[in-house]
Amino acid sequence: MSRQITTLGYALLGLLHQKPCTGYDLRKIFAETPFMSFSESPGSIYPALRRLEEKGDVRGRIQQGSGMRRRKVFRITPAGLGELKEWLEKPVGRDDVIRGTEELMLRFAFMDQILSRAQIVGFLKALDVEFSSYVALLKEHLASFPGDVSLTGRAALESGIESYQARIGWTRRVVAMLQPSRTRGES
Amino acid sequence: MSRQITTLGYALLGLLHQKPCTGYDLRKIFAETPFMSFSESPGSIYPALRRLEEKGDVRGRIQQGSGMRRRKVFRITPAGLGELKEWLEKPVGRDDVIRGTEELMLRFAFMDQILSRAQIVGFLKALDVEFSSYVALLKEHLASFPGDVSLTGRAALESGIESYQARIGWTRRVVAMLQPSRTRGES
DNA sequence: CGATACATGTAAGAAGTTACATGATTGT
DNA sequence: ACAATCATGTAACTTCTTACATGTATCG
Repeated sequence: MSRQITTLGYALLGLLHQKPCTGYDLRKIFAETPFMSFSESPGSIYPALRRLEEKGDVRGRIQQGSGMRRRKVFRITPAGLGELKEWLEKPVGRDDVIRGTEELMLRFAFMDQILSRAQIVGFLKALDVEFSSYVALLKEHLASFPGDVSLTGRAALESGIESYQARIGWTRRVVAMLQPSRTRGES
Repeated sequence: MSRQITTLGYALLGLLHQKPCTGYDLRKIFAETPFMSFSESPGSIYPALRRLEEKGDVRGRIQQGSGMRRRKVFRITPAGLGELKEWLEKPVGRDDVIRGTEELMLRFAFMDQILSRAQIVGFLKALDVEFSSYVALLKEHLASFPGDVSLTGRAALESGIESYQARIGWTRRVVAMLQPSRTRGES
């Protein structure tokens, strides 16, 4: 039955959790913030909102005042918040890393005010583990890469490795920031 | 008419330029190398190859020997190489950066043996410019980011900035490597 | 002889892109 | 009056995903 929510759907749920919006508001967010690269096209957003509404994860109310355009303000429902939370809590696996860091960072961006600090730290630690093991894999590939075949291919792979290393450094810094220094051994 | 080639199509062209492959070979490349996250599903690759063949950008020949399975080996055609080269030479714009670095790095990976060293250096310098201006934009967004609204949202944005900064450092190093030190002024 | 790897495809469905279509309100 | 912005949607098309379908060769 209820077909699964796409990344765009979760992005909409996350934004609607922050505050109620019209479809147009959401389009503007995608158009103006460089945060995630979703399309601002009405052809993607309005159908996605309709799907979420049919599923019961958001509810839209039409506002019609005098001297005011007709607009439909969407709010997240308890069911929608449940779906969002489930998505945020999903364990981080190798697959998530391979498909790109974008969705992972989107999840992280929405965790505030939904997950506990401990859960957020747990997510970051899982990211660290997965990124690190993926970097190790990429390095293996680099080592077994035929050097003569493609110079730029090698360099591109190196760029990927460095990008993941930057993400690893970031996760550790954020964890340190979220966990107030308990330098001397605790439980 | 001839509908435009997708990213997957260009990836196939690039790989077939390196060496002729069967559809199965290409699937294995996507399955085993962590290089780009394309699906290994036959439902995407075989239709993509057929589209390229109909367009005249690749040609497949059926090999049928005794004690050998029937297989169709695809080669890139001169027309296909032309398309590939055009894609590699396309100027780098802001849009390309917003849509993600993956396609840009894929292009770079295939430039070897197709573009001149000068063109490759030009591409990297264009990347540097675009990444840098994009980082500036992201920093502006970070500055005008309501600090109380979302701690993790801010942190996610910072992660993106750092990731781009790593890419910028990489471009400069590769440029330096490709341009043998002509410290004292030359033509 | 059975499992695994080789090898190629199709079919149904979902989702996104682009373009079209409409209309109200606000600012100049 | 006109343009720009607000505001919502639909339609055609392409592509990708998932699952199904088939069959050969090799290895143990």
